[in-house]
Amino acid sequence: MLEQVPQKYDQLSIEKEIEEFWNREDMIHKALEKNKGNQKFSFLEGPPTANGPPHIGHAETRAIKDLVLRYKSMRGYYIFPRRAGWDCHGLPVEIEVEKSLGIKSKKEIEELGVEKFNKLCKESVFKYVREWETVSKRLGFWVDYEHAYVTMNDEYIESEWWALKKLYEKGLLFKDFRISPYCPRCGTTLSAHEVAQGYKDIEDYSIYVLFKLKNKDEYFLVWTTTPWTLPANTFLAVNPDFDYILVSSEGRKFWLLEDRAPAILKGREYEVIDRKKGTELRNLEYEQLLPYLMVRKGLYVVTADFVSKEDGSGIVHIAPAFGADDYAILKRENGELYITVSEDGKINLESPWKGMNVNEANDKIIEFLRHEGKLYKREKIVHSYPHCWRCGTKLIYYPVESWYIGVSKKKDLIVNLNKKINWKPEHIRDGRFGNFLEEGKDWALSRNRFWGTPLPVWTCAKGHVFIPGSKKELLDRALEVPPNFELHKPYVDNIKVKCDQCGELMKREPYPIDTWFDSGSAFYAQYHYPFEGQDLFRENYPIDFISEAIDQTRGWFYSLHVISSLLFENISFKNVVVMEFILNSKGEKMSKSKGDVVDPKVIMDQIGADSLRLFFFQGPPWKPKRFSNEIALEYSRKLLGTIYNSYVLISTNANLDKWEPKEEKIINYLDKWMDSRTNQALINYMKYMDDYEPHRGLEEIEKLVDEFSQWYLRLSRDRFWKETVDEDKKSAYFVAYRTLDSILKMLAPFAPYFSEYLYKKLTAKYSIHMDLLPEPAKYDEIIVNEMQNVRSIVEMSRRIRQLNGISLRRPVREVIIGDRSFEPLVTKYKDLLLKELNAKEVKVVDSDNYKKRTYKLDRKKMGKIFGKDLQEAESQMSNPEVQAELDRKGEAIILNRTVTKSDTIVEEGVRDGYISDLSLSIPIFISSEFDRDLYLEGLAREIIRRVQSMRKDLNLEYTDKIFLNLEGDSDLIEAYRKNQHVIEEATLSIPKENLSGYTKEWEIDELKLKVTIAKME
RNA sequence: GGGGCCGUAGCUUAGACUGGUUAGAGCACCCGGCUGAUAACCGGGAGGUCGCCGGUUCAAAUCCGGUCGGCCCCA
Repeated sequence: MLEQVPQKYDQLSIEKEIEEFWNREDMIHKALEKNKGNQKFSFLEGPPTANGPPHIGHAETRAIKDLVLRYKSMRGYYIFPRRAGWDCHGLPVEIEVEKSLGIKSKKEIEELGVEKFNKLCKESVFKYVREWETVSKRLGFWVDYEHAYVTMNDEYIESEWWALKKLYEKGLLFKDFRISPYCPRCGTTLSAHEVAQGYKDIEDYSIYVLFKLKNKDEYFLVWTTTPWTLPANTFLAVNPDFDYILVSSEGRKFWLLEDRAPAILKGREYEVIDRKKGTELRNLEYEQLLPYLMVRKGLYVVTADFVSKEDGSGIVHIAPAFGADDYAILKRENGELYITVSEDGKINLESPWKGMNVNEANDKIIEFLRHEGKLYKREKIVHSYPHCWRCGTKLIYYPVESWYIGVSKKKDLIVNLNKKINWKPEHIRDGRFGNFLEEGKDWALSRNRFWGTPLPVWTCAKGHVFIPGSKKELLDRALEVPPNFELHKPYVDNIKVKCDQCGELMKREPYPIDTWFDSGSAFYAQYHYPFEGQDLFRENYPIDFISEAIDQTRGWFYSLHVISSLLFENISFKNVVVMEFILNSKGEKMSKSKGDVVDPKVIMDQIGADSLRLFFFQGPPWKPKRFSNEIALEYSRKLLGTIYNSYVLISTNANLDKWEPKEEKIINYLDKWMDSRTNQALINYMKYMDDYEPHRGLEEIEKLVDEFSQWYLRLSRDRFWKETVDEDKKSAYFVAYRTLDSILKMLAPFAPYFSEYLYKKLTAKYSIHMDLLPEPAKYDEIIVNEMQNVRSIVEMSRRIRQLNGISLRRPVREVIIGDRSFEPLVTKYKDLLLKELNAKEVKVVDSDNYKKRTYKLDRKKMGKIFGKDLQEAESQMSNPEVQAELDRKGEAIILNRTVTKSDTIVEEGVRDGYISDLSLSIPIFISSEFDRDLYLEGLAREIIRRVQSMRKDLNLEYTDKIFLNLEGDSDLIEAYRKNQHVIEEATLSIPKENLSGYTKEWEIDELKLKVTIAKME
């Protein structure tokens, strides 16, 4: 028996039933154990920070990860590792805690005490973990939650320390300045994210000043919006490729970018007296603008590509301490860094401005320059400038010490290794990711915060460095170990070490490190490698599959790749699926402020987890998708509802016949076709799934379901109705059963609840997720193509009938297939075709007999030959004489060229007495002349349909018999008499005069018909 | 400011790498048909300046340049 299901498909109650079943059976554990010992497929979870509830984007990445893992699992792979992971450190966590404490600054945290603060961070990390797990499990994301890796554990951190020491030994970990956005009031640097929050349009002075060349009566015209940096000027930069001119204007001679001259010198008289490429200005020395700083190396012109034509004068003032580009030039020129502003934002250089804050100094310096006659021009500009998001102070760029990972030194390795990764979509590899790698920027690792993996670097006053590569290495050298010691601030800070070179006391560099280093270490640190798990690491490196959203390009994907490249000189992941974002129904990003953020938990309660999953899997994962419940439901209801209905049909009939699932001999051509078609779909499906193109895999399922339901089952219905259970019927049951089995297994990774539910009903087996996909058998390609053609012929014929107003109910005398190659097909499928076409005869005849021909130039071919004359040639072609000549002789002369049939495209017309559609790929001709008998037979079918519809009105059982009386036009009465037997059989009726009962009047092709029926008691 | 992706019917989208005869689906709408699986299905209709401008070409949704708009990453 096939277990009966309710007539009505209800996804939510299905999911409820299955969820209980999975929980009861602890199915996640069973899934983790499945295929153990088989070939492995390894997975790495990009650890989320669980300090807020998951949103729909998280649901999407988890759905796609689960999809791939379930699929691989159904192919027999042992999925390992398959663990959850949690990212624990970092600013987001700190900010959550700050919020809960109602504090805002580092100072307040220090007052509270770092030990207490970090303890609160640690507790807050898992605040939402339970909710994450609930939502993930509800979605069907099956990974090991119990053994999740956690980036704040000492073991995990110790692995990172090992890695950092390795990097140091390779010369890839070093200290340098970083020019970073800095709030002088709060005394803190800001992250990019914080900076982005604080952009405001403000009005500033921008000034043009004159730098005098050494030993020459010429000047450089230089533009800046930050006059306070001018005392620290060290270089001037020009673009080597641009043209610069020396102009004489109002008694002074100065250099500027030629392209900017019209804008800057507008309204002034000037004369160009010299012109040079930027590169020719290189190394020219100039006099210091504000002579207060002792510059040992500098005060000459350098070249730089970043100098643009957009604004300014094309000659850029370089103050290395206060700009990232500026600092890069200093490094290149091997200059010295002078910091003319102290950390509180006040000028500390011995000068008239000492002690002023930078804003105040701006005005005073402008004033000073004007006085000195060095100010050429001053104007107001409005520009977008970053401010501190906490206190609103204008940010400055300021040098802070930072530890770096030397990415630039290994750029080539990193870039080349990237080529080995299979990116989905491919363009990320060379585009967004590849371009970023090409920049080869060193990775600023240290952070001026509290809650993070501590940088394992101890230094002494003489600059010697000690880097412990393990906890033990540190504790062995520690002069004293604080109680409750763990690898976090403040405990590590309190450990003092004696320098083994000079004996001085060493102190830890106080920084925690970038959390991206934590998550990017997951591929080795999750095993506590190399202290433990050496085999685990070796066996599962590189990881087979990861997937995250596109924002991780410069985040997790980057940190994994860099760390792996530098430590092991290999890739850390082989395949990566990069997801785009989910947008709201209007195509906008969902945001809290708009209030349109959707909660995946709520959605799943409304439409079901499978519906949500199926929504994600429509179309490539790497395209943004607009979400609404309606869009999601529309799709899932169509696909799942059709499968469900199919099951209802099969199970109802099979149970009536007491058929038990077992292998039967496949004897019917329809069954053979369905079986082959299934295998074909299975092969395509696996190809796409293996290629990480799940949306194409899903399309294969859709197509198969459609053919199964709308063709196979529809045509097989008659076979199911038959009273006897013969070989043919068994064959049908078996194939229907097996096809459904395959469909459900293909569907299982996409819609795990639904497929589990129907699979259990269908097969009475334990769980679809414990089973494997069927190995596709070789399929009969011929039969698949044949049936495709049969379907095409049937569909095309319907179209022809429709276009010519001939209802399918009217039988036609004959259908002609005008292509000899269909001869075997028509012979083989004649019965099916006659029935579906409602024709008395179907024949294959050379279509020549039914065609008229029109020749048109083959543009693809002849366009090259006629060129501009193509249009003229085409108009000559339309001449009937030319047409006749081509038809007769096979060639004609057009514009002095011989055009043969092979140069043309032939269009065909239809012979009288037949109808066709010239545009169809198969030539089909349907006779359009009807004799009396055909006409009456058609009317008889019209009558049957009316009677059936009336039976339905009366809610009759389909075995109920009726009396029938017809009155009306003579044609109809004649049609009834001539086809009485057929009508009676179809409608289970017996004629009766003067019948009283249910009466309805109809009009059939302008003929009137009055039908009366009454149930026979 | 730099980089990436995208823009095709009211909506969701295929096609673009490799230019070619009528730009293909699904939903919704209208007309017709089929039907004891039926909130299903089949056929047809209406609906498209393929974001816009320019270039290459006999021919551009497709290639090239520019531009506008959306989204994202970075500065």
